[in-house]
Amino acid sequence: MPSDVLAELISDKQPPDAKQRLVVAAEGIFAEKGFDGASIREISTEAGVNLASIKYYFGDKEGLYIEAVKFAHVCSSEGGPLPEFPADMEPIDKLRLFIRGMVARMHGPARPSAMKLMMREMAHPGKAAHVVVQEFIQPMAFRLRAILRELLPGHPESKLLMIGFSIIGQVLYYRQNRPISELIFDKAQVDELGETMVADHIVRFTLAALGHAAPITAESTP
Amino acid sequence: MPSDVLAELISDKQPPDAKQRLVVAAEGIFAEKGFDGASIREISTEAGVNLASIKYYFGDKEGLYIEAVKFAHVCSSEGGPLPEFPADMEPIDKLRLFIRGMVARMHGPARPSAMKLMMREMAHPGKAAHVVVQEFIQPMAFRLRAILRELLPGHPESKLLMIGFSIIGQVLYYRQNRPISELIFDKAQVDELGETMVADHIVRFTLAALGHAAPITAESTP
DNA sequence: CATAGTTAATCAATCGATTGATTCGCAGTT
DNA sequence: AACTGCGAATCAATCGATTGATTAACTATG
Repeated sequence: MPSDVLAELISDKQPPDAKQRLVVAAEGIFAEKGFDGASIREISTEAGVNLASIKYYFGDKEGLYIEAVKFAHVCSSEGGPLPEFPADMEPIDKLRLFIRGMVARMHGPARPSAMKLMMREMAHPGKAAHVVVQEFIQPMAFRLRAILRELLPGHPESKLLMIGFSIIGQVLYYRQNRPISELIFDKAQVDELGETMVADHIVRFTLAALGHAAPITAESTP
Repeated sequence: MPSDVLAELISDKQPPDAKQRLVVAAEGIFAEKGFDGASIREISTEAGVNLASIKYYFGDKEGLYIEAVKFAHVCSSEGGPLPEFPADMEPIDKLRLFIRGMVARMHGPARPSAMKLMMREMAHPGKAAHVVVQEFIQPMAFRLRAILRELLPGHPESKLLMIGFSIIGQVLYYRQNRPISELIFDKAQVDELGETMVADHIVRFTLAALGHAAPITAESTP
């Protein structure tokens, strides 16, 4: 249902209504330049809409920004919510699927700028941070914690929390710090780390740390 | 010797020269609001210096920004460079010390805003990114890779790269995403994760993944 | 005097925000 | 069908404020 609406939003044929065109343009420009760096003039120009329309539809720049973040959230949630696991699935398999799904969602969204904007809001939380957290991050985090509780019964909550951070930290690194990594090492060397390779590595690394897979040793890799 | 200079810079007794006061003020404000969000008026006011001094000393806003980033680098490198390990030390111990040192450097700098500014530049690389990378990140990364090469002989470079990213990703998470974590979970619950607890966890998690420590299980923790 | 440093004042440009007028489509009335 | 009234939507134009940058006059030190 949202998919055709989104397809229409993302497509560049001009005349969906001006409000939606503004949101799409704002999402792209805010993602690229940040809230302060972007100007509502530039946004309205790219949207092919008069400047005053921003006040008309969103009140002010901040209102537009919040709508852009919400749109980014919807965009990056395309392909449905997190998959539901059958209750009888082994927790180890749930964790495996969870990590793979999270990596896929981070690296292959239909709209790259959507994830950019959300990452920007996470790095420097503003007035739209609660939207990203409540509707995007929080469900993931709680689900991960549930899996870890199931996988590691008897662990104190603080331990589960840190293990979860270790997993999310690995996943986020490739999204947040890839440009820096390319400055440190060879760009080619970093770029050859494909999505599946990264996902497989994180799964392996994590499961080994939790004692549910053989540790990573020299002989263990193809 | 940089320490007394720094102490003088950080102290709030007014009259070190105007140039240094500008750098200090700029570092703090840029760290808080970003390049676009900060105004040179606000900076010069906080420094107690005339607005035109910025042009006089740094040419323009960007010149001041770059100097502020360099200053942040010097600040966060206080306490000397990365410790040199004795050549005969076990690689496993080197890795342990490396992680501990990196966590300590991330979380307990003399000047919190210094690390903030560097993280900002890493998240959205600008014209000062190469300074942060070359003088701060790159040495760490190469040293970590050397340790991993020693610890895991025979591994392909791509594997070592990803293992390094898994380690750095964990360390960076607590620095980059703590405010978000506090939004997701209880703030108190997150805040009780002290620096040493985090460092110990990352060491344990990593060594277990690499097969050099017992995996994390329910019975294994105090 | 000469140089280095500092100051207040002001530049043009751009920012976000707002105005009042105008156009469009569609209901209801005659 | 023709006219009317109304709200939604869009437009050009401009508001005051703030931005980064720059000038010229001033002071102080050597």
